Amino acid sequence: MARTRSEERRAEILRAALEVIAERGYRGATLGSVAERVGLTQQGLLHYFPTKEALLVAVLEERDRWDTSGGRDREGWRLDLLDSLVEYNAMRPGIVQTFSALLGESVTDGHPARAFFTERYAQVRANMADVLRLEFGERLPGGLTPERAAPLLTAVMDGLQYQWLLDPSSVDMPGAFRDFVRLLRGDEGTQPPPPGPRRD
Amino acid sequence: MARTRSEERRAEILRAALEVIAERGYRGATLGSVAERVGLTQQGLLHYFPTKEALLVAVLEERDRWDTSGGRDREGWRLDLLDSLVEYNAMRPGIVQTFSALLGESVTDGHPARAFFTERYAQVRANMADVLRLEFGERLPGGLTPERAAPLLTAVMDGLQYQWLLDPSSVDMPGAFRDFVRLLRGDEGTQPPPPGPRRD
DNA sequence: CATCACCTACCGATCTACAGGTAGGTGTGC
DNA sequence: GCACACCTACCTGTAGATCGGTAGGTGATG
Repeated sequence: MARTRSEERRAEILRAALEVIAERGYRGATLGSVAERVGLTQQGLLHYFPTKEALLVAVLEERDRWDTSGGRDREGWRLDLLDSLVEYNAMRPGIVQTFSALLGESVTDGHPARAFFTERYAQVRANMADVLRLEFGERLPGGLTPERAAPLLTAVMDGLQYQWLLDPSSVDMPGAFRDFVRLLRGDEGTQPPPPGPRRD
Repeated sequence: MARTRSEERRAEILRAALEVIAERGYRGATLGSVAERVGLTQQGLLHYFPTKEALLVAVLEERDRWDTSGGRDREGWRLDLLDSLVEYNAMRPGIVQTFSALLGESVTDGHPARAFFTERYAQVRANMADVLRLEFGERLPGGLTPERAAPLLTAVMDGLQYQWLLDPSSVDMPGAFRDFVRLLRGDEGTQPPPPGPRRD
């Protein structure tokens, strides 16, 4: 039972860390403020995670575990799952904000999350290429291949997140994402796009 | 002459600040390290910019001045200018890194650059819509309007920058950007895309 | 032309505030 | 009685900012 309690604590701490990082980034986050949020002292926190960096790594690993298991069954995503992922994200600004802040920081020198993101993006691009191939085959509009389109798909998701975080009221993230998918689909049509699920 | 010297100093400081922010972000940057780079003490630096935040604001304002004058003549950009902007950026990782780092930080609470970016993106989207309308008229592939496509264009530029900064060798930023433009153009063709300028 | 008032461009010392991390406990449950 | 889950006390480093100078220049005035 104590062990369970301990694991609970760790989970609480990770959740709190996620929040604090969302609010202030990794560099701006302090162990003290994370600890406070779960009713510990800073040193009590260090009992669970020996350094600040270890805490960050744990947060990243959890994220990895999450979206390796969550939507990505066995053999990758499908496009409509991506779609619902974006909608899911749109309801969880906290998580989006955490990872957008971390991504931004990670491009600076010697940032502890840099390797994580570098590897992650290589993998995400590969996944995206698979998704696209599954959905559209080898040839996409503009003469693109799945491999050429994958970085674009990835970029759109990230870029939209920043715009949305900065000003949620002026960017309809899921809608915009569907717009992009429509481009990929190559609907040449001029018909007004079908109303997506809950577009308001 | 003394006045000129002073303005030179300020310019030097801004350049140094840009570098340091690229390397460590705003929160990670210290006045001391900026000062050192121009042969001043931290206190000497504060003579020119009274607070750290004032220094950041000056950096942002300079950027604003730069890209309000640089490529955006009279009545906005054209698409091929955007294209060369992306190529220009690809040769200046420092600047890209500075603003990518700042964008990431800016989504955190109370960040001093937040208002700047929020306003800036609204403006950028409007500009992009103009560019698209000028180039493609009212109807784009997928039934999109210029206003609907503008956030996507913006998102692609930013998103690609992050991928490129994390791993320049595996992302051809200008090439990928041209790929996206090809999507917008709606080339339904399967012909291999024309070799863009210096794609290797 | 000399002097006095004032400004600019800094630097040294120092203050305050945290931040991350260590060492060595104490209490509680098994 | 010992392992685990914490805490108190403390150290060290660093960051931004203030204070009070100093050295050099400029400009007006007697």
